[in-house]
Amino acid sequence: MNAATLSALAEPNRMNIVELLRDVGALTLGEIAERLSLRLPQSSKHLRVLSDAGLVVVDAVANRRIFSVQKEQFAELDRWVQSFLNAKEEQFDRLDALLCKVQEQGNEPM
Amino acid sequence: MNAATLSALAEPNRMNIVELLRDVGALTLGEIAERLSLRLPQSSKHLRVLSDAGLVVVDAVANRRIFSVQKEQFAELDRWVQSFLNAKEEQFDRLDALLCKVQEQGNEPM
DNA sequence: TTGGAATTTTCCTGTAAAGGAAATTTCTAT
DNA sequence: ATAGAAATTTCCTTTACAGGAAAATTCCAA
Repeated sequence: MNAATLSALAEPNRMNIVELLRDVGALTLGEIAERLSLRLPQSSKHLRVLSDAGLVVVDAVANRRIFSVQKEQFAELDRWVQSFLNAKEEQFDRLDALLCKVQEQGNEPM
Repeated sequence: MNAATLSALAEPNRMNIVELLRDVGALTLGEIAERLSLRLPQSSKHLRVLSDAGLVVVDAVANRRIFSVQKEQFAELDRWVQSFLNAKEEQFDRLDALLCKVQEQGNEPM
């Protein structure tokens, strides 16, 4: 997984943007800015970051830019996140090893 | 989903740390620093961020701090990411609406 | 071709955060 | 009690980036 994808999503306004697009489908920049009470320049910059990260796609129709979520990028992110769920046993499997080592060293004086 | 979780993972070194813990199980701070060629203070700070975000758990054994991945937080992240996969149709479902609207307005002159 | 709407770019400023280095704390063993 | 390992804290510097404001594009309609 690349850091750009994660950091794009880590910014609160951008998180709101992708959630909005997820919920209502596709929107123009102006609609996004209005619904989230953001200014246009900031919205434009945020959308640029999101599209650079491949998280949204743009469709240019005349003056307008229509944005929507790009599922494939979320699918890739999902694979990465899931790799942590399928990981080996839970914590402390290493704690045993440490405790064994301590015992081996011999620690009679308590 | 909270921004802290995402921004914790967005930093390259921290991403390496959680991947390391995912792959080998649990490690002490010193082991993490050594395996990733990081300095101890930086490693300590990064692990603090990760544990504040609930992505790793710490187990204090004497001098040592043993870290391991906290699956539940990744599970929660996974639920959020998946909500984008289950979202409505793909892009451009809104484009249709726009085109219809344009038609309604009547645009004979081409 | 002039006007206006939609979007982007530029420039500036403030702030959050990461890395380096040194000092400090915490715990163990002798 | 002291030395030494493991980890943390502090302070400093630098950099990345988000927001504000104004100017500049881009495109369509009359």
